Amino acid sequence: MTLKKIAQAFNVSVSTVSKAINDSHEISAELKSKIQQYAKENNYRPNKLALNLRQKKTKTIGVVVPNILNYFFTQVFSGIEKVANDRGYNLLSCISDESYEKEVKTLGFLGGGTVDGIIISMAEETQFNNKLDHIHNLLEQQIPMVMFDRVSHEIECDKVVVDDYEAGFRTTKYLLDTGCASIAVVTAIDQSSVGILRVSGYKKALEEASIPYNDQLVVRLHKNTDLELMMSLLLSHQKIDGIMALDEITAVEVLRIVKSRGYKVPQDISIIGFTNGKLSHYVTPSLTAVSQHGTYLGETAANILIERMEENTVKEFATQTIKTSLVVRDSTQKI
Amino acid sequence: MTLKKIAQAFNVSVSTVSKAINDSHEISAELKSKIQQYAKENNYRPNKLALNLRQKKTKTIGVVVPNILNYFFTQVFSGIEKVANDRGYNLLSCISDESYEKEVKTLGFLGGGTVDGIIISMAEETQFNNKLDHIHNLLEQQIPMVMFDRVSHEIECDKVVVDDYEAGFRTTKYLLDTGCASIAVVTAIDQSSVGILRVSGYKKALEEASIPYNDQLVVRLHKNTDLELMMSLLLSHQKIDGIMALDEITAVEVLRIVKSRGYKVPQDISIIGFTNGKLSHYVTPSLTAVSQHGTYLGETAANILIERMEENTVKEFATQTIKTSLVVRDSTQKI
DNA sequence: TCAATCTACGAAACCGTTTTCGAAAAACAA
DNA sequence: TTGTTTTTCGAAAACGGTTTCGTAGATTGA
Repeated sequence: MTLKKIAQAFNVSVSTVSKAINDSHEISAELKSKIQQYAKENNYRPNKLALNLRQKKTKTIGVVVPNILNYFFTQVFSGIEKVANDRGYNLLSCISDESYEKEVKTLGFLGGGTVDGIIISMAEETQFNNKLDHIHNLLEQQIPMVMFDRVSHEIECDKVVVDDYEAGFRTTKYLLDTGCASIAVVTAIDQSSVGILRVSGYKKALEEASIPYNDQLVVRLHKNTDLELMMSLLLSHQKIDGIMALDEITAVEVLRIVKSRGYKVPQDISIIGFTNGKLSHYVTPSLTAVSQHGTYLGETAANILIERMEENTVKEFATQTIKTSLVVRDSTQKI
Repeated sequence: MTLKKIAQAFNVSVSTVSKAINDSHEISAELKSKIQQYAKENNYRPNKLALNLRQKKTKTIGVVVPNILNYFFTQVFSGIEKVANDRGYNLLSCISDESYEKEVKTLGFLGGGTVDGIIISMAEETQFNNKLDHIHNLLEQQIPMVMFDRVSHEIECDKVVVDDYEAGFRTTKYLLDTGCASIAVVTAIDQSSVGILRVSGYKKALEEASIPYNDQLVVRLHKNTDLELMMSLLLSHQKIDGIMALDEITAVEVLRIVKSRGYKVPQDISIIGFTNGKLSHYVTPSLTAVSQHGTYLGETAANILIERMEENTVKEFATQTIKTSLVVRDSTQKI
């Protein structure tokens, strides 16, 4: 069913049909209702591609996340979806899988009019290698973009970030306040901006407490590294009474390993994880965790992007910081 | 940057530029290289909308899932994404949020040329009310579709389902085999096809074991029902030694409540959940769970859809069933 | 009655691309 | 030289809509 087909059926012009269907006053009531009825009966739907091409917009937002099985990103995605939906936009979602190559491919696809705007969190590989050409290319096409969480200050666009430095600082401080003296960090994201910031906050807190920083206490996990082994080394060589894990899965794994080695949590060792997801809630003991308010972050990012897309005046790029909060549960001692 | 702009710059026609960029032999090597270089320098990207309109395909698959925060659907999504990506397709993803209205809206958007094919799992509300007009409308537009998990036999299309009846049967049987005699079911999805099938399997297993079915043992959760209260009623009025929970969150909640009321798991009560996600793995005691192999299911669905989209011959619609498997952990007694 | 205004429709441009076909110019063959 | 083939490019149609503008005929006003 196209306008042309309908036009032929009534022996009128395409423009007449278009106007009739759009309820234009230029068409007589009689003809209009006949055409409208015919269109409904044959369940005519205007072709979106043609429309988009004509109006030069798609009402679609491209979302690029590194990993959908990570609860934080799922939450962000959910927040974006909510706002986008409310404001009449649709989502074209892509997963970069933490791979630079896939991110390049994805952004290439999103360019060229496919979407009206983009929300992206960089792949860890991209951040580590700091290759940003593909992102710059996109921006040259004048397409509105907002980066979140894993951002780069070399890119000029709107950003929404979590206050990771502050979070790292406060988390460490909280552990100190509960009586911990020797705090380790376990990170699976030491090549991404957020991981680095959190460790910086950790160092700052130690410094303020006049505790010398010991790099041996920072366990860095990469693909295929054996967490069990690393923890074994850590625990047998160092006296540890607090652990900050930089993502939820790692936190839960650390908890499992620590428990299996006979330590009591939190009596012997306190544990705090990042990302306040279902796992932290249901694990035993339940995990004290840093909430990044993923859903709210996603909503914020979507709102900023849509404002940017719909406004005509040029506003300066801004970076909004989402405050984290510590959800205290049973894996840390009472103050 | 459009072909027209480039054409003006070189004072040639649009068609010449198009051919030059596509490396056609019709254009002289000299002019070709000049145009190609110019295009690269100004980082020209062909407009996707125009291309799609012209070729009448978008290389995009629409995915509609009821709920992205559910691990099973996340897994399926991940599987779809993998295959789609490998085979050169992109994903336009929509969340129906278990709402009929939103599903209608979403499908309306996906029709009309936006995507080449659709993968969908129905919202619970849609299944319950059995309103299928919006789906029939879509199919009338000749757009290939595959339904998964929450399907309707009234719709003629390819389907990928989990063997829920069998799973319900075998799960119950397993509990019986481990010595359970009074098995309850807790379901938050009793209005969806999969929930109903699982309960049917449960009944069948009881029947085979000559245990009379007792409807009081089936706890049905809806929005805003207080699980804590329901469990309290169940446990105080009935002697229960086994519980089958039809989704992961419910299983974990049930575990928590049962534990908090002083029962030992699995000594006093065994628990089996559906969906083998991270939660089941990390919870204490770890949960025996039915794996629906979500990722594989997603891959299968994507492959079927792409075959359907790319083939010209008309094949009959088929329903593929994914076998479940029971992942035995610590919330059930040893056989 | 004549001009001005309305009504109701059609022609054509446009969005950005591909592709078919036609044709001028150049190269080649006899 | 003349006919034939290549090479190289442009015109135009097509995809499916929207929208501006033009206009024939009907209606209105004085």
